[in-house]
Parts: sequence; C-alpha cells; structure tokens
Amino acid sequence: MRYSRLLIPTLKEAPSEAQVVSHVMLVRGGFIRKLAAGIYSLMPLGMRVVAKIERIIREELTRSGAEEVLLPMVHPAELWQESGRWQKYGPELLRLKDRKGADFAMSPTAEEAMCDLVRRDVKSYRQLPLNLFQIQDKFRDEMRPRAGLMRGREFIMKDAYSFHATVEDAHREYKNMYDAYVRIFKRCGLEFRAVEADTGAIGGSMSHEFQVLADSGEDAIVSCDNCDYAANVEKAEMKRTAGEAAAPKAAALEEVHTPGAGSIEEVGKMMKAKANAFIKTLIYIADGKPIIALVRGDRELNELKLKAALAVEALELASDALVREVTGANVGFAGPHGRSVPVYADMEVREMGWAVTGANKTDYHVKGFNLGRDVPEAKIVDLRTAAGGDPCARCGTGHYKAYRGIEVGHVFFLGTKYSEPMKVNFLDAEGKDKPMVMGCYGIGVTRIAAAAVEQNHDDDGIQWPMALAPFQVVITTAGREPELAAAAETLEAELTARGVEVLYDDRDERPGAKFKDADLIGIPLRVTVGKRGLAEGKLELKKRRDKEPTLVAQAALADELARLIQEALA
RNA sequence: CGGGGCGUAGCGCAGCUGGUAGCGCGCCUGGUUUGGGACCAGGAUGUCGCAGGUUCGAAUCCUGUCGCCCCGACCA
Repeated sequence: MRYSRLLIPTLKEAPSEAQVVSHVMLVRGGFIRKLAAGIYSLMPLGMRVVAKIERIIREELTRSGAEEVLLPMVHPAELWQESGRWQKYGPELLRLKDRKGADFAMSPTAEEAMCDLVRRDVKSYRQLPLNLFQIQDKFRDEMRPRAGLMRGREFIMKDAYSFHATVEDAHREYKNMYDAYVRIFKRCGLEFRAVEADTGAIGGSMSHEFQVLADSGEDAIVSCDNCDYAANVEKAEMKRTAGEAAAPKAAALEEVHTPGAGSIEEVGKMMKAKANAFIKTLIYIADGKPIIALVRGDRELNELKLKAALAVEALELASDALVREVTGANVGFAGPHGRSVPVYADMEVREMGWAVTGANKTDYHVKGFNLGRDVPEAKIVDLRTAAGGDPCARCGTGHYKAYRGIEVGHVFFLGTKYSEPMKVNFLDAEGKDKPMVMGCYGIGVTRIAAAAVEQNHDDDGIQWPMALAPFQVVITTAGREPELAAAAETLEAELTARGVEVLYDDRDERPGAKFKDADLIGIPLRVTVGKRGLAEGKLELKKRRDKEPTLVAQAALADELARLIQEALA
C-alpha cells in the first residue's frame, strides 16, 4: 500500500482531552477520531487493527466449535421486559421509541435476543449443545466514558452464548471457552492473567475475567506467588482470623482541630499519624436505610463483602447530603460514635487500641478512639478488600501480589438465569421439558486495541505486537533519487508476493518526518532505502523495538522479513 | 449524579481591567532543501459553543443552557 493514498492523519500534538497513553497515541497516530463522548470512528489504520483482532477471535472460536451469527443492535423492549432487565439495567440501557411510540433498546449485551433466537428453533436435546457468537457494536450509556477506546459508550464486542442440556456439559464448554480465550489473548501478543471474578449485572454463579496487565488498568487484581489462584480484588478470598479486641489506650476521646482536612492523607500529615492508625468511616445507603461501615485507614472496603454481611439487594455510597444528615458535619469528618445508625466494623478495627477518626463535627477529628469502648454495639465482620502481601486463601502458604489490569474478556457460567424467565426449554431424552443451561462469553474487541497500546509503546509511539499491527513492514526512502524509489518498489512487490502487509511511504517528505510517523503508528519492521547502503546492494532493517538498524543484502531482505514475521506470529 | 476544569482556525494555545481577533503547528502557492518532525516568501481558514441580558459597543461583564475532559460514585 502506498502511504500517499491512505488517510493517516497523524498529529504532532494530541488533543488536550486525551490523557491516557493509549488514547493519546491512537488519536495522534490517526487510528481513531471522536464523534461524541465515548463514541469513536475507526480510521483506516484503526480499522486494520480491529480487523486483525476480529480475525484471531473468529479463527479460535470457530476452532472451538462456536458458530458466528449477527443479531440486531436494536432490540424490542418486550424482550428486556421478559427477562426483567428493562427495569433492572438502569440508565445505562439506551432506550428509544420508534415512530409508533413503541419502546426499543440499543443492545448493550444480547442474552435476551440470543435466548429468543434459540428458543424459537431449538426444541430437542439432540440439537444441543450450541455455541453462537457475534462480533458487533454494543452501546452502553456509561455514566463516565473515558480514555478513548478503553471505556467507550459504543464499542465492538464479541459476545458468545452457549446452550446445554446439562450443567456438566455447560461446565465443559466453559472450560473450552476459557482455553480459547487463552489462545486468543496469547495470539494478540498480550501479557494477561485469567482471574476469578464477580458476576455483576450479567449474573450467574461462576466467572473469570481476562485481565491485560497495565498500570493504567481500572481493575485491581491479586495473584498468589505460590499457587495459581488469581482474582479480581472484588472477589478475592482472604484467609482471616478475628484477633483479640484491644483495650483502650487512651482514657477518653479527644477532639483535634483539623481545619479543612477531610482526607486521611491530609489529617495524617497534620497529626503526624500513619494511615493505619485511622478508621475510615463510610456511610452507605443499604436498601434505602443508612448504615456505617468501618475499615482501617490504610485498607479498602469491599462492597461485595459489605453487601453480603448486610444481606441487602442495593448498596450505594451515601450522598453528601445524607452524610451531613447522619454526621451533622461536612463530608470528611464522619465518625461511628454516637450515631443512631447500625455500625459494621471490619474485624481489624476491633484490634485497634487507639485510633483517629472523624468527630462528626466539621473541621474536627478525634483521637484515642477504641471500638469496644466507643461503639460497643458495632457488628464485627470481614469487610476488607484483599491487597498485595495478604496470605493466599487458597494454598495457605503463598502471598498475594497486586496488579492493575484492563478487563478484555469475561466468561460466565449462567445456569438457567435467563433460560428460565425467557422459557428457553428443550425436551430431554425422556420427553421432559427443561430449561437449557447457559454460559456466556465476552471479549472487548476495541478495548483490546487500547490495552495492546498500553502494554506496547515508548515515548515515540506505539509498538504493535506483530499480530495486531496495521502493517507488518514499512518502507521509507531517504532521498529523492529515482533508484531509491525503484529499489523500494521492487521490495514492496517482493513482499506483497510473499503475503507480507507492507506500507510504502512514498510521500515527498524528509526522512525524519517519515521515521517519526513510522514510529508513531508502530509498524514492527522498518526498511530504509538509502544512497550509501544501496551503492553496496544493501538496505537497512530496523525493528521498532530495537535502537539500531542492521544492513541486509537487498536480495535477501524479502525472505528475511517474511521469516521475522513468521517467527513473531508463531 | 457530586467535586474540579475547559469551550477562540483542523490541532495546541494567547487575548478576557469592554473598542468586532492573534501566535505556533498543520493546510494551499512558489522557491531552496532532503538520514530523525527543514527554511524563505506569499496565501486561505473563525457565526470566539449556543441563547438571552447589560452597554453607543461584548470573545471579554451578567444569567441561562449545551458540549467536552479529569477525580469520585457506577459498571459485561
């Protein structure tokens, strides 16, 4: 392909709205352009990357026995009402009306539509199992889209749904998909971890996330340094034993003036106290009623654990107004003592003889706090989120290491969560009507592109893994002599004949500008045709990740490039 | 939805104690250049996000509104 004929509008400066590295580089490199918040167009280069990801997914899923379909993006409301998600999904489900006033939804996921498809045509155990997937745009009206392709509102997702006669068979398929996902992400050249995960709004009883490791990731994960246990911190089990309740180390609570300092960090600095001497007082609204939850200042509260401890459906951090109502103070100065609200304390809080917490009075904290003395009625529960350094709950000997991750895939065992309400039934061998057992499996296609950039870049630009690169080789000429162009065109033809994806930068630019663009858009292999080398029959080969080029004989270069590409894709 | 910030040329920004808009990059033309984002000369490009208001006069002041970004809450 000729560079001059492609739309590759690279930018020297990124739009100020782009902050995250993958966002900045994908915009600067001319891969994507924004149409609205969280809604992006794929430019030619971006489309090439996405097409490569999709191809890998198709190949591996087809190999695993799944079949591709394409469901509509616009779903009638009735389907969503049938599953109950028309109510439950909330404002993230984009709803629309047609000219007759009938309700529709833009598909954020397709359990309902797929269930409908299957229940119409699949009636017998003889037709099972079945695994159908699609690669399609999804729309989720996220509260806060961010970071370009990382969290868009419209994005491309591969979603697969499997249907089974028995739980055992669904488990077998779950494993089958898990293995396919491992192959897919390996082929994409990503460094990732499969971790145990919460099932969230999709539901079901078993679930793994595939997390691309990157410091900019939104998810926190832990994995054991001894066994193979790894989990999202939301889900991570902890080996905890309740310690002794500590006796108070101070005679009484003492108020401390902490003007304007609401965060543990600020108050800690002011009082010269470490975060682990603090008690974090969090006010939640649980099924409509306020409650107070406590964890040590240096810990994170795990909302799933709190939800389980409270046995409630809905749990939400209280609004600032409610915090003021409960505490009588501004946000940042809440304490658990003297409130008429149930208090749930993490077991670690009980072991603190002397602690700092909010005074329930704006600009004041208290020191000398002791849970047993000051809030004797508090219920002691496990509320802490697992973190690096904690002992592993699974093997008992190892310890957790903490990572950040970008969730690029998620597999769920659904059971009959959708098939029962949607009446996706079949007749078994005895002629009995039963709901099918289901699994569902998602991959964020466009998110993979962003995750790959997060993991593969330097200051000059992207360093695409070979499998995802929009082109495998870029040829640049350093000079305007006709023999340079002739040599470049010969090489382009040789490479094309070998099936290599080659971009020939034929623009009338100075070499420096071409090198900068080649680095920015991240082509893995670069050939430079220069006067000096060409005089000796040699061309310059530089790998995007290497600092220095090597000289290769002109006649041998096409084979050498083809070999390098094969090696990188193996 | 809470907190913070920003909307001026395609991109990055200045102008904001009121007097109808400017810089750099990019773009177009001509010339000189050609191994890490060249130089010179000339040129095009704006309903200053939108709507009201104050004023002789508004990018600038006031009110409202829309959009966008960041942090939080939320989230396959």
